[in-house]
Amino acid sequence: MIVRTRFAPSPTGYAHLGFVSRVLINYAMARKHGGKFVWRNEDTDRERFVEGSLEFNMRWMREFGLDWDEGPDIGGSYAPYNQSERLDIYKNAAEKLIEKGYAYRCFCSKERLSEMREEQEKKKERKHYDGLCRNISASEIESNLKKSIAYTVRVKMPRDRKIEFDDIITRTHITWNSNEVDDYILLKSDGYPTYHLAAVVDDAAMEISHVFRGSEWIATTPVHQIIYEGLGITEKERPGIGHFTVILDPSTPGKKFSKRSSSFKANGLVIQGYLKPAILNYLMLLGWAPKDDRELFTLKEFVEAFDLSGMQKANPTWDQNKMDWFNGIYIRALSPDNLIKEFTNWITNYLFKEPAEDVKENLTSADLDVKRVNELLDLARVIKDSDRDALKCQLLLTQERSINFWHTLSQIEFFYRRPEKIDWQIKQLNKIKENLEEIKLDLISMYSSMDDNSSKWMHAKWEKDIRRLGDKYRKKHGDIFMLLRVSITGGPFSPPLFESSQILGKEECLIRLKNNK
RNA sequence: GGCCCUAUCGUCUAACGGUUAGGACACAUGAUUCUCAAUCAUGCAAUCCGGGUUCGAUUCCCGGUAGGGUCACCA
Repeated sequence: MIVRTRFAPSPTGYAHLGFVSRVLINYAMARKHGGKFVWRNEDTDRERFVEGSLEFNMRWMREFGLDWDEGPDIGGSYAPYNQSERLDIYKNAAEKLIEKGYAYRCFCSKERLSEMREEQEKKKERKHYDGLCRNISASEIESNLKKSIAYTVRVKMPRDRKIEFDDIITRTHITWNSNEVDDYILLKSDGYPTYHLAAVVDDAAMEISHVFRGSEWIATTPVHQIIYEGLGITEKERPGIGHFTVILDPSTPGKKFSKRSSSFKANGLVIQGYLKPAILNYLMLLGWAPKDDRELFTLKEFVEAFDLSGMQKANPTWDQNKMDWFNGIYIRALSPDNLIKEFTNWITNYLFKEPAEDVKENLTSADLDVKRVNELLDLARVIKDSDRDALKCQLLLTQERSINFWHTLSQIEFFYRRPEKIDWQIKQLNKIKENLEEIKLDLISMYSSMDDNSSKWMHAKWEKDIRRLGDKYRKKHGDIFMLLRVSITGGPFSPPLFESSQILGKEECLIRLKNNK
């Protein structure tokens, strides 16, 4: 069997990470078996169409390295891949279903339908179509058509039948009593198909072998089975069907991410400076598990290791800690050249090219207000055109202490901006509070005596001099380092001081030591 | 509410009926260290509840509970 999987989103919104993870599985399944991965554009809802969403979604899947073999943008032998261009196909299928008694025309008005639902609601009955048009006579249909009364086509769910299918993701056998399944609309009165008709027809026409889709489709799978049957597609010819779990938002336990959750948008974490392979890696393990304890996978390795039996059945909760951990691993694994490449690429291609709204929403947080975010964005602008060699040294110093590049940015800020408004009351300086100024003078004279060319400084000598100062004041050596740190970097946390001083240079270090009294 | 699905440390998960229930993140402690990290070591921590089946149940069955999905001329 040739494996053909598909991803079939509607252009009604922007891709989020759940979307990425679903594409990932479809992609892996096709690639693993040397098959084809198809992108089908389900643009049958004209009212909800969101301009630009298809382009955004496609662009971001490619950003993540998830490419497809056939699709609306690149064509393929099963074209067209926009459902709006396949209307005749669906109409013919609907006719065929009517002929064979698997569907019928429904002339009920929207008003009648909503009244009926209200009534059912009142009586606390199950909400469903009452089947009024199921058995209207041929002559009545004829006259309705003549009067051009608008109609929809509904599936004629059989009575008293057991309908079943095997879910290849959750590995469960699911059965329904057909009496409990509604006569869903297949063709809308505007001539456009609903998902149920269009997806079934296209999956068959495009020879899709495996359908992986969201769990929201489980309930309508019996409808799809009946459509297959009506279209004369045998069980053997139908694709395997599996349903995904949904990723839950830890801030609202048990609930999925809302569309408004900006960091969940496909570009969100990238804007924050997470590496795409790290995001993918975390996504892989959120919903799928390997046979062993392995956790690190490149996309290629994932494809190789992928196996349907590792798919999870319960909804996973997003864990930002683990995401951060993965990203740290990937940042630390970067070679010096790749580190600077990734970092500058982040600034130029994401920080300043993604929609300003997305950038703002993703970077502001509880402890970063808009003003502060703008300061850092200004810094990024400066760094973009600054000296590459210096930047490389700075990044190497922060590499093993960075969660993401946005974090890196604030860590290297002191290289570009003299600290202002230093808080000398912090607890890290408690033990040398009284001698602060004296020690600072000694540090100034120490730095003054060092070579004008900071690349000639010797680490051992520098460190020995500082320790000597500690002895002189009978303070812990670490306290002297801390004072130097606060003076030069503006805060109690920083990259290693010797290297930082070297990058800043003698003159700048002295200015900082003399300032900030 | 009807129908359907799911249920192992706080989180992600492993354990073809037999394990001291394993790993990872997080957390805690220690080592290292000029801070923060990184790294290494150690520790804390779970089979939703109740019945069966079985010599033996995390695993199979039934019931309960909890969570999720769905009940549109949306996908």
